[in-house]
Formats: sequence, C-alpha cells, structure tokens
Amino acid sequence: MAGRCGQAPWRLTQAINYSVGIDASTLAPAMPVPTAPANGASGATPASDERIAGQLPVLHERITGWFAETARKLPWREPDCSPWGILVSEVMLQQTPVVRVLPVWQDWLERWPTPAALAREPAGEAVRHWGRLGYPRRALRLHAAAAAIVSEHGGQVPGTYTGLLDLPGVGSYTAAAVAAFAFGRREAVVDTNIRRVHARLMSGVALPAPSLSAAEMRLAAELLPDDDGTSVRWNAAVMELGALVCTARAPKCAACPVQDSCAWLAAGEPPPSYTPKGQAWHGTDRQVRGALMAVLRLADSPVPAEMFQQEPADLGFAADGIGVPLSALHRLNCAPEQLERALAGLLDDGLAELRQGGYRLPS
DNA sequence: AATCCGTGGTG
DNA sequence: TCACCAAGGAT
Repeated sequence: MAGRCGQAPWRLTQAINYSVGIDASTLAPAMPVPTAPANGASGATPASDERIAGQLPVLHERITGWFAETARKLPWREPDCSPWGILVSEVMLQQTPVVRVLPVWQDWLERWPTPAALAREPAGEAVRHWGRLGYPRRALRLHAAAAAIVSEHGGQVPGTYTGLLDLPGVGSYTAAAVAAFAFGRREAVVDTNIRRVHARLMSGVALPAPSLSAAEMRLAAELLPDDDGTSVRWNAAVMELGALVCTARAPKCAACPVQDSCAWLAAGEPPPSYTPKGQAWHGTDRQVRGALMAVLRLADSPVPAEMFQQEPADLGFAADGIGVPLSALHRLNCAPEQLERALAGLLDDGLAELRQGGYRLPS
C-alpha cells in the first residue's frame, strides 16, 4: 500500500515524538567557530574540509533536535498523509507562504483525494479551485501531473526522483522534496530556506546567490546525514529553521540552535554583496493577467471580451457576481493592446479554460 | 542565464 | 508607504 505509511520510520511526526533532549547539558561542548571565508562572494565552502566534517554530527543533532521541539504541525506532515497530498502541498508551496496554502490544500484533498479524482475533472476546475494562491499555471500543471500519474503510473505517485521530475510542474526541488518526505528517500532537498541557512551557517554570507549553483548542490549533498531517516528529518529541519529563525529579513539569531557555529555571525553579519532585484508588478502584463484571472474564476458563464473593456455599471449585469473583479480590472485602465496581450497570454497558457465555455475569445 | 509567471503579508 | 519576500518551474 504505497499510499499509507503510518508507521514509516522517516515520517516527520516520528521526529517530533523523538525527543533528543536538547538542553545545553546534553550537547557537545561548543564547537570551534569556523573561520569565515576571506572572500564573501563565493558560494560554498568545501564541506569535504575536515573541520566541517568533524562538526556535522553536532549540527545534525542540534538542528533536528530543535525541529523536534519547534516544528509547526502541518497536515502534510501527518503520518497518514498520502504521497499525493504531499505532492499537492509541495506544488502549492512553491513561492507561496504556508498560511495561505493551508485552506486551499484542505479543500483540494477533500475534493480530490487521489490523482485519479483530479484527473477526471476538466483542467479549468483545478484552476478555479486554486483560488488566489497565485501562479495559477501551477494548478494547470498539477492537473496535467495527475493525468500523467494515472496514465503512466497506474494512479500511484512515482516514488523516485527521476520519476517525479518527469511530472509537469515538478522541478528539482519538488522532486527531491516528495521523494524524501513522501517516500523516505535520502535526497538533497534545496529550497530557498535551505540555501539561506547554508549561505549563512557554512559560507558566512548574508544571502545565497541569485541562482542556485552546482557548488550549493554539492554542499547540500555533503551536509546530508548518511542515514535515510535522519536525512529526511534534516531536510525538513533545515527548511523549518530557515522559515522560522534564519529568515531573510530579520533573522532571530538569538533563538538559533547553531548560532555559535554560524560563519555569518562570526564574521559580524556582513551585509549582502548584492541587492536583490524586485519583482515588477504595477503596470505590468502580470497585473492585468491577475485581474483577468479574478474575473474568470468567479464567472460561471462565458465572459464576452467586451466585458473586459467596458465599465461594469454600463453592462447592466454587475449582479452576476463578477462585478467587483470587473471593476478592479477596469480600474487598471490599461491600454487596449496590453489587455489583448494579457488575454493572448492566458490562452497560450491554457488558463482561460476555467470551465467549459467559461471564456470567450475577443473577436 | 535571464525573465516571466500571481498574490498578499510585512518590515 | 513600498519594496521585498514566499517549500520554484519553464523557457
């Protein structure tokens, strides 16, 4: 029964119940603080270094111990959560905070408890029930992934990294995360939280480089505990540490279980060596797409193109339930060609297919 | 490699 | 207020 693994030793709940007694008296003596790299720009310090290898067991114990005491209770971490539930959570969590995912995940899993259940629905229903999670193409890809799971894997979520990687919307992070968290595999899971923890703790820099490097993947692989079960808990624990303590903006170093080993703290918290590029929004096509999506999600009948261009009050049917998003769209006052471009983009991405006949092309 | 793709909370 | 930011992926 691949879907149920309540007694599986890798499950994170086991880690939470597993008390390691993290009080100071049981810890190894304070580790020597690693020398911060002279050059703060580099990515990964070679972890094959004796100095780092020697303190790995202590890092493992402290961070997994902290996790056992502190981890948030999340439904996709429950021992009876299916691989499908974990896959859905991982896709929803891409670039999206936990608190916003929770209610949508609950709705999805109740509505579509298996890949087959989702696959037999029109793709538009997946997008509609995506709600306002953002990046709605993820819903489309999750629907396509469900179809692939049914047609190519007998309805069971594949349990290997490469099998997962072949699914639409599943990249290197999600494939590793599902292989680890749903199937107990030893994988180097590298997300933005883990990258930031590694950057500070091991490399002594404030932030990881803008794009994931091969050196970072090597470092993550070398930090990974040898034991399967421990490696799964380590991945989850480092991610949680990055989410709750070693945060991007205002890190809570006083609450960090490895503060005395942190290369960045030892170096005096040097500032980032670059300034992150913000994501443009106001006045962009993305903003128009978002406004269009809001209209389409709420419409339960075809939406003529004129509706997008006309004052909702002039249409005479603002009471049909989409008056508010139509007003929001109109308030953007975007150029007609930008509106056309956004519409065309939605069509290219298959995102207008909210429901059969739910959207009509501009003619 | 650099860009694009949504949304809402927050320092 | 406003830019940054969040369990990335695809091209």
